[in-house]
Amino acid sequence: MPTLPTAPNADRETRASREDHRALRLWLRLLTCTQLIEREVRGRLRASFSTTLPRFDLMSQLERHPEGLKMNELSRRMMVSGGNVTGITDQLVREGLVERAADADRRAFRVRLTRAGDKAFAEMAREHEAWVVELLAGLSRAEHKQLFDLLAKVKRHALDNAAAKEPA
Amino acid sequence: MPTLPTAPNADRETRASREDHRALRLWLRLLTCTQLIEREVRGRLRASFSTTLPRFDLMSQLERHPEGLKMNELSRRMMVSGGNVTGITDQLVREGLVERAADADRRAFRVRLTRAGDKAFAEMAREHEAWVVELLAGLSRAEHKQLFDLLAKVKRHALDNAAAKEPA
DNA sequence: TATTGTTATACTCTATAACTATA
DNA sequence: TATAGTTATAGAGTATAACAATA
Repeated sequence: MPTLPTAPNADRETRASREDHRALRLWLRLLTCTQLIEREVRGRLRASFSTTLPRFDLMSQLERHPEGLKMNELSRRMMVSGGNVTGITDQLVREGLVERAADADRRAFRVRLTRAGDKAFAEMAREHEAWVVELLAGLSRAEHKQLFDLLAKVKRHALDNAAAKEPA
Repeated sequence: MPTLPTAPNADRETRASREDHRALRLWLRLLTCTQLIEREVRGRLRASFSTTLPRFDLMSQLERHPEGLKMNELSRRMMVSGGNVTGITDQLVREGLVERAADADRRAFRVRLTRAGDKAFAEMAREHEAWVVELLAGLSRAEHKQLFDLLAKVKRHALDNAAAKEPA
């Protein structure tokens, strides 16, 4: 079917289709970039510290909250289900890096880094940052900022979207 | 230790430390954005089509190559190990969406979409694109392009980095 | 009744290494 | 010998749902 007569909305459709593919390509690139970096970081965390990204993430959350976080707060911040947080926390407790401290609400407790955990995390975080700096070194300082700001918009939109889905 | 005398390189270190945190925050934001979108897409693929992202990804690769792809090509493009590709391909073959066609090299074959697979993928791809457009609608057209270009740099740098590690 | 957290279960994806068959 | 692909194994991560204890 070559050269069809141009229907009234053909132009709009063509444009829409192009928009679609642009968004799709953008998404695929975003995914690729993240996977490339994530894979590298995972591998190095395993090789250098025998740990994993979720474990690192959990400890990182605790490091920002020395007073401790409740399980459901961890779950929300890590965007993972409660059962998962229990499992990861159990591991870290067994290794003496994290502890469950009593809370006023006796159903709950506060998960905190132990002193050993704090020390271990500091080491990991230092190296981890160096890796990330290296992996993102393809961008200038100004480009870092641009990317950061653009992703802020993406994030806000995605969060609004998610919020709209649980109207409570 | 308050107000230490300023060592010669304190400034540089401070700057470096700030750079580090900037890169780290950028990485965390990149990860969050991807996870937010990925989670949404995974959920919808499961809910609407009872499929998964890797399965969708594999079919998407085949759709771009109607002549078929060899297993190791799929493995490379999907950035996963060979054993994985075998597993995912097996599933799709069982469901009649994909087929292994003979190749001149009798060790290998070409994996292709079946007619049913092609049809199923077209439907999924259409919806999938609509989701992605919606999820990325927080950005203007110009911002899309900016983000796309910035991510190109990130990707190139990450790939160079990866290539440098396997000197072969 | 609702909430906090745990347990149990199951499934997907993943990598690694050993293996078969062609080249 | 090297390559294409499979198989076997093991482990991480995830979600869901049922459950216990407390609010």
